[in-house]
Amino acid sequence: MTATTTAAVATAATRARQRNPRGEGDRLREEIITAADELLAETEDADALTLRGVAKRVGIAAPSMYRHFSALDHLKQAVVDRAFARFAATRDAAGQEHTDPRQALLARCRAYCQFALDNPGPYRFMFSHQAPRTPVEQTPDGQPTPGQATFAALAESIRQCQHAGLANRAPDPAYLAAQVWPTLHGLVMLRLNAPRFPWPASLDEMITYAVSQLVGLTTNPDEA
Amino acid sequence: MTATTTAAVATAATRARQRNPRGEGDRLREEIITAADELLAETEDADALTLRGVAKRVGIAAPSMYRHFSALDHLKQAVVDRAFARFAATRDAAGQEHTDPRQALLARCRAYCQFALDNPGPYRFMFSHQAPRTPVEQTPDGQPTPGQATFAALAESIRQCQHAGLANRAPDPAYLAAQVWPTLHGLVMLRLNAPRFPWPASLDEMITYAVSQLVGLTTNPDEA
DNA sequence: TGTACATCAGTGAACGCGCGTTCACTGATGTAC
DNA sequence: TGTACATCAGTGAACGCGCGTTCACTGATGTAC
Repeated sequence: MTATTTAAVATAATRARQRNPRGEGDRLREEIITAADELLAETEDADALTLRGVAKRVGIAAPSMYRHFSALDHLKQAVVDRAFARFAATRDAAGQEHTDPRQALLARCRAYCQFALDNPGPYRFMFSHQAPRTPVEQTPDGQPTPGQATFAALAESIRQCQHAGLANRAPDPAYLAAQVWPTLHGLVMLRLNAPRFPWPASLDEMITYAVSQLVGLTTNPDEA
Repeated sequence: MTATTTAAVATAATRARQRNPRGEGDRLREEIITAADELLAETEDADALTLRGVAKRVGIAAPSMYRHFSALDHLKQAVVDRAFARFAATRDAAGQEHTDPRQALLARCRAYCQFALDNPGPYRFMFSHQAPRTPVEQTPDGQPTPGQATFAALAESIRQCQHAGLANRAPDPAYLAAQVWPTLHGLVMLRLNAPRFPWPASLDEMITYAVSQLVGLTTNPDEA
């Protein structure tokens, strides 16, 4: 390969960039978040999310970041927020594919885990202590977070199972959701971080068992 | 304060050190692991485990590390191994305090979570993908790991509940242990990483519920 | 229609910092003769 | 009993690297007169 054209030098990592037209400088902000997201997805390591690393991937000088993010943490928060929106949409879509409340609940849970397996970098970062704020946590100003909505959706999915007489009524839906969520988190984190552990069954099988037991689903809906 | 004695200059972070006697250079190896352990406990951040940082805390020059650890990962592995030994001892001790198999199982599980809450830095690091090898994983050479022994101890604790007719017999103990462990991991990791989430109950209460449901304990042993 | 000017979207060079790693060394101490 | 020597337990200075952050700047473009 001969490098006759200088424009062709740009690689995927450092694209040739054209400055945005006047008044549309905010486009760069979106490009930066996208680049950070990709970096996190590829490296699976939140430590790779550096100001200079992201700038290089976008194809801008490092100081150009400061026009859009006054601190690295603000960029990280934006990355978490965007990833969480994708995550929530995936789960909601999966739940809505089923009319049977049990199937809907299990589909939600499977979608939760599948997202984590498919996006280990973003998932790990979202729920790590390195994230500026985990999406489910209360903000200092008391604003509702996107995570609270999806947590409520999980609780609602459980409530519908109870309402249809397909699950135990004993603990209330919010309590059960607070049990199911950590179980899914644990199952998926250990699959990601200890892949060489001799797991006795497939992840899907273990999700079905755990959720069924925790919520007290009446019969195994896999047979349906 | 007047600095009349130079020896008094040494702080907790950078102690005055006397070189080890001839033939006992290996003592430094233990000091290094201890310092790394303390650093991890205090900062709660595996990124603080740097060669220079540990050397500074021990009170030695950075290159002195190389006599004992040819790479930073070897030090990290030693830290994980030592922390895991403490962790396993804590759980075994907790389980042996009870004769009732249900109480013994629940005590083990509570001890698991309590260790994590008390040692967030080491716990997070042990089960993170940053650890050179998670203690429960198979080694490439097929050697048994300390984690396999404690996993087996959890399975045995469950088996005794089944044997005494206090738990469902259906899934075998190893399968149930592989369900209980990730649930505990998830419960405790989210408590650590999302402390501002509005948890509906105490951790102990949620452990009892989750383990009881997953293993199918016959009655609530908290009443005993 | 022409031109001066303000605004906008970025840049290039430089700063000090901590990092892992290398190299040649120092100085105490046990041991062989 | 004295001394030369080998070994051991470290050290000090230096390397190049990537990091976040700062500063004064450049050059294109819309707008007011």
